[in-house]
Amino acid sequence: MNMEKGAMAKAPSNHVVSAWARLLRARDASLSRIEAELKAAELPPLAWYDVLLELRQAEGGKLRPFELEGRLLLEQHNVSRLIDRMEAKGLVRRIKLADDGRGQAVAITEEGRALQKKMWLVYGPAIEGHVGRKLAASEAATLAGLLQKLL
Amino acid sequence: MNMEKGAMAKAPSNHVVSAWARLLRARDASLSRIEAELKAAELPPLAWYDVLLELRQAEGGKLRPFELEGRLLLEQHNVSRLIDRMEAKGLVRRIKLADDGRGQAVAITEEGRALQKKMWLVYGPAIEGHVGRKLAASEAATLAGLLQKLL
DNA sequence: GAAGATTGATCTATCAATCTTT
DNA sequence: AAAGATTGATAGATCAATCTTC
Repeated sequence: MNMEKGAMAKAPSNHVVSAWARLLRARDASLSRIEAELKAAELPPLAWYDVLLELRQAEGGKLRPFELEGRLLLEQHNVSRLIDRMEAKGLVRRIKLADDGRGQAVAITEEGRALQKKMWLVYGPAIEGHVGRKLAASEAATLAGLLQKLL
Repeated sequence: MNMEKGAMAKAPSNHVVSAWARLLRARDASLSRIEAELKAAELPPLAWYDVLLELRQAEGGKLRPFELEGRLLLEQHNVSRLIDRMEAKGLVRRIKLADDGRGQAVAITEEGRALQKKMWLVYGPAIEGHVGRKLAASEAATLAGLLQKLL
C-alpha cells in the first residue's frame, strides 16, 4: 500500500462533495448579489476594494507588487494590470525604490483612501444583508472557523 | 425608525466579516489548487464539468439553455458561448425543439459522458485532497449545512 | 541564472443591441 | 410586448515571452 505524501487521495465522501459544491455556489450567489449593490451605487468592483484595503493596512500605506500578489492570491501579470488601471484613476501610484532597482512600491493615494471608505459604506451593509442576516452570531463564528481550515 | 423590508442593513459584526473574507479566500485557494490538478492532467476547466454533470443528471441527458443558466448561476450570453465551445469539441449538441420554435435543447453526447467520467477521476480525488482531508467528517457536514443557509 | 515586474497575443467574460417566435 | 437565445464590441484574465536588476 503506497500511501505516502499527499498522493493517492481517494474519492470524497458525500458530505465533502456537498460542502465543496455549496462552497462554490454560496460564494457565487453571495458575491454576485454584493457586486450588484456596488454596481448599483456606481462603485468599482471588489478587487479594487481589496487592493485599497491591503494598502491602507500596510506599513506606510504601501506594498510591493509581489506582496499584493501573495495577499490577494493573484498572479503577477494580473497585479500589474490591475495597478495600471487603478493608477490611471489616481487611486494608487508607483514609487521607485532606492535600495532595489528591480522593484517598485505601490502606494495608496488620498483619493484611494477616500474611495475605500466610500465603498465600505455600501460593501459593509451588503455583507450584512446577504451573509450576516442569514446566520446566527454563533453560526458565523463556526463558519469562519471551518473555512479557516481550508486555507 | 424605518426598518421595513430588506433595506437598512447595518455594518456587519467581526464574525460575519471574517466568515465572508474566508469564504472568498477558501474558495479561491481551493479552486486554484483543484483546477491546477485538472490542468496538469490536460483536462478542461471545471465549468465544463459542471455543464456535463447537469446534462447527464437531467431527464434524457438534455436541458434548455435557460435551465442550464439557472442551475449554473451563469448568464444567458455566457451559456451561449460556453455551449459554442463545447459543441465545437463534440461534447454536447444543440437540438431544435418541435413544440417551441424559439428554443433549443442542449444534449450531452457520448464523448461528453466519457469526458465527465474521466474528469471525475481527477476531480474527485482533488476535492478529497484539498477539502476533505482538511475536515473531520462531522465538520464537512456542518460546513455544508451552514453554507446552505447562504443560498 | 533567478527575482521582480511588465508586455504582446490570445482567450474568456461582460454589456448592449439584435433576432425570432410566442 | 415578452421570452429564449445569439451576436458584435469591449474589458478583463491568462499564457508565454521579455526586460531589468540582483
